[in-house]
Amino acid sequence: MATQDKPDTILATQSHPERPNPDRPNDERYDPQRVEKKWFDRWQQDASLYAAEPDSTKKKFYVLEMLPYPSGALHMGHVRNYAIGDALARYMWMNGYNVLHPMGWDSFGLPAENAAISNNTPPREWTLRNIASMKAQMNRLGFAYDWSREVTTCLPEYYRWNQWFFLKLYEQGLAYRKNSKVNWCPKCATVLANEQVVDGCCWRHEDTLVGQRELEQWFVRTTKYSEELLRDLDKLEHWPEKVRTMQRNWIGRSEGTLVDFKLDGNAGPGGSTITVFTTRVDTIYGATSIQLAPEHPLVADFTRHNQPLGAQVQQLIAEQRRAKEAGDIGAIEKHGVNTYRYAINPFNGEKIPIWVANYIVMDYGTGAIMSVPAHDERDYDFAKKYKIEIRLVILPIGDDPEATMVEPPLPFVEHDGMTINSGPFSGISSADAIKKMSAYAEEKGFGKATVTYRLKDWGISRQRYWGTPIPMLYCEKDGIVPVSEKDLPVILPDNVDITLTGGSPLGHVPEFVNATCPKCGGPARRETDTMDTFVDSSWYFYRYTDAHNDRAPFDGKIAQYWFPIDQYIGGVEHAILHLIYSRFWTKFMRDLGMIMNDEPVERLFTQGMVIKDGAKMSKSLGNVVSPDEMVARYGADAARLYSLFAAPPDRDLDWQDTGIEGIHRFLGRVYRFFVRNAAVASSSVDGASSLSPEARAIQRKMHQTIKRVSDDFRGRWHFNTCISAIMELVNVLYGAEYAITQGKVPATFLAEVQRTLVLLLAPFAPYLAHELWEVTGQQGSLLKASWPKYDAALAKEEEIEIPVQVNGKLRGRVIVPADAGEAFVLERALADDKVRAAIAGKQIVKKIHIPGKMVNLVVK
RNA sequence: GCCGGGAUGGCGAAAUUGGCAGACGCAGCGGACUUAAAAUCCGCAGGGCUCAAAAGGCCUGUGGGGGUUCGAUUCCCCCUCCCGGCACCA
Repeated sequence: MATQDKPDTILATQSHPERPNPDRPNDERYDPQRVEKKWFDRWQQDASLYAAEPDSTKKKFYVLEMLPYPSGALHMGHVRNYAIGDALARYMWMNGYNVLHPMGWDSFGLPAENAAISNNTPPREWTLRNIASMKAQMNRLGFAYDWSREVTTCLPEYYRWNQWFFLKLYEQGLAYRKNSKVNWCPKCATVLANEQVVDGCCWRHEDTLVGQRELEQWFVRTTKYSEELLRDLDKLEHWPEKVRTMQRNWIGRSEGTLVDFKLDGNAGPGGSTITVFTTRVDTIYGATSIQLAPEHPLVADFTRHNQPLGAQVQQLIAEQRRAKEAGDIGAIEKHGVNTYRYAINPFNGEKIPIWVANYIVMDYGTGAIMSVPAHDERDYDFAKKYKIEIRLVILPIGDDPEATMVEPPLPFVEHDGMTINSGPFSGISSADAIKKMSAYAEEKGFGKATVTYRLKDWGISRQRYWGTPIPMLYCEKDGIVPVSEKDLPVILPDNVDITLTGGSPLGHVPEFVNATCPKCGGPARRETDTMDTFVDSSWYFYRYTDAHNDRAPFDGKIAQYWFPIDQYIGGVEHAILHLIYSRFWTKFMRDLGMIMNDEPVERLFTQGMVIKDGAKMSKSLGNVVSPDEMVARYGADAARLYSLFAAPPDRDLDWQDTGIEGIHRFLGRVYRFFVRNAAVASSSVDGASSLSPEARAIQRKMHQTIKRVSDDFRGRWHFNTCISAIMELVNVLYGAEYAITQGKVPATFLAEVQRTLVLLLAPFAPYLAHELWEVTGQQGSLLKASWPKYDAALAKEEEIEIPVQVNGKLRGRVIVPADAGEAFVLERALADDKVRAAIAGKQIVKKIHIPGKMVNLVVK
């Protein structure tokens, strides 16, 4: 602990035998409901309180919390998330920034449909009702949102721009149709979302296995930006390393080589070559088989006239799918079937057998590999099982190349070996071989160096009702035709029976489906799928900057003023999907010329979960803490303050009911101090130019507290220690209360301390802070009050305590003037009784003095 | 398997650049006020040993083991466990 944090010696040594003073009543109870109701009413009446407008004379600050899904009620995770954002917004306001702090609703999605089915309530009604009640909860909690910019994604004023963007994507060739698999419940005869598939079965028919169906669906070409999405992660230095790593893994860049193996014998419709992707082309002379994914197109050629082989392949496919659904794809045993067909290794002309194996997946690389058992663990297991040749072509390089070029234990998978048995490429390093062999393949026309990504294009079609209609038409004559921009929005109809079976719910609404082709004027059929809700959240934060624009999603110039988002705050569960789609959308809008920035979010903060009794809050565990109940019992300030105090914001917070009681007590303590000393602070007896020692001690503590709270806001966001620091200041004030009643603390100074305390508390506990601001006779909103200034000279201690160690062990402490020189400190240290005892009879070999920190005497 | 984050009193945690480990709070204990309780206020408090008791003194302590240093919760090496993400990725 730093010396400046020591309780002041003057206050600590002062004893107060007469306390508590019976003259001072202690029943000025803090009633949060009364205080909060008063300010709630005032804030509700002033809609412009938190309104933001671009202002070129002020530095802007865009602080944003991830918008919630309107499930019906806030949970503690929301409260924590918004308490962090709100504290930051208020702090920035007080520091003179032009703050944008909006809120909205991610209000399309499946739960509304589920609720519609179980409660017989239309999704729209259910959703809007939830929004109303959650908005009321947010207001009760006192969050400072600019509601004039509220965005509700399920309303046409918003989703029409989803449709507009979709047309732009289509124009740019970034939206396209392709066959893709969907979950299909045979009993419902309808498509299921992934969330509706439980243990491989339908959520409503627990005994019915969900099947797969091929459907034509819309895709967005996110892969156009694979490289940029990866590269720009390096620019996001204010993002958590964890999130950047997760995105890097998700994008999954991998450098390798494509090599064509010619098929030996007759070619079918699947073609005459097998292209494999490998990161280890240096091992190609060790390839002893080709392995295809069961769904590889060539496999169909091989099985067309070979029923038994076809049946075996079907089994492999079924296995893969089951394993994937169980989420344990690595656990299935490697096996496969020999097709008794052969391919020719273009490097050495060798004929090697083609197998179909269950460990090859179609959606990575090319769905075909060259199998090199000597240098790949999986290939090794497979070759062992089926007695396929294992041929060593890489040797390890040891410290002494001559002596250590011995056969390694197999499989030898290191990347830093040297080639052998590799024709003209023998005797060079793996890295060198990869370069030379890729170049050779390219020169000869049977391969090339390439880069593959794990990131795939984004399938956005949902066969669901409650989402943005995809603005496309199918005309018998003109084929796929986009809806004209002037015909937007394509309105999502109400009163759709979503319990009907077979395909998308909108398909059962003739007045929706039947339309006119804008090209030929003939009849056309509307697309009945809706968009993934991640489309809604990919660009919503741009809409906040210009929320009522009815000619464009937003005005680029206005967005330019506010962007990038200075601080984005949300749960880590959105680290991948939402945050990649948002980054993609920003790059897409930039290339459309709508905005200038490459990245939407400058700083990202992912807060921890709120847990209780060691587990995530959930109804089934019965450990849910309701924000409403906490607000009713202790007030909004206490609920907010506790969620900031109990743990640093990036860590999980273990909710303890007794903890919030402690916060409630603290707020009461602050309140009582103000009420009790209101008369003193407002009296005008003083004008003393120098403060009494007691007042000086308070002043020091006050400035030390300003520094600690400000530093933690700017730097680490450890609000828990901000609040601890404020508590310490309050404790010091309580310790000084006797001195205050004795008139040793000038009234003007006491008033200054009180104002400072209110300002420090304002970002965390706005209700109480506003009440006390008024109690101390101040006017106006605290958002317009200036954050207190730290004065280093006033914070400085006059005397400090220096610990004295002997051989690194604490033996004594000496009190010296803060600016004492080394000679003086050492002299005092050596004069200390305990230190003298510890060094008696020994020889001092070294004296270490760290100014202001400590003394260490090394003795022998 | 790979990547990221953790492990500190009975509990949540603090120690910001290598410098007094446990600030602040909860729970606990003692006291004041009270007929009593609640509320409030003051104080004690890592563990162990010593001492009749208190004061004091001594030893020990940040998941485990090693290292660097006058000095390590902090830096380096090895290991264990917990949480999160990705994964037959070729």
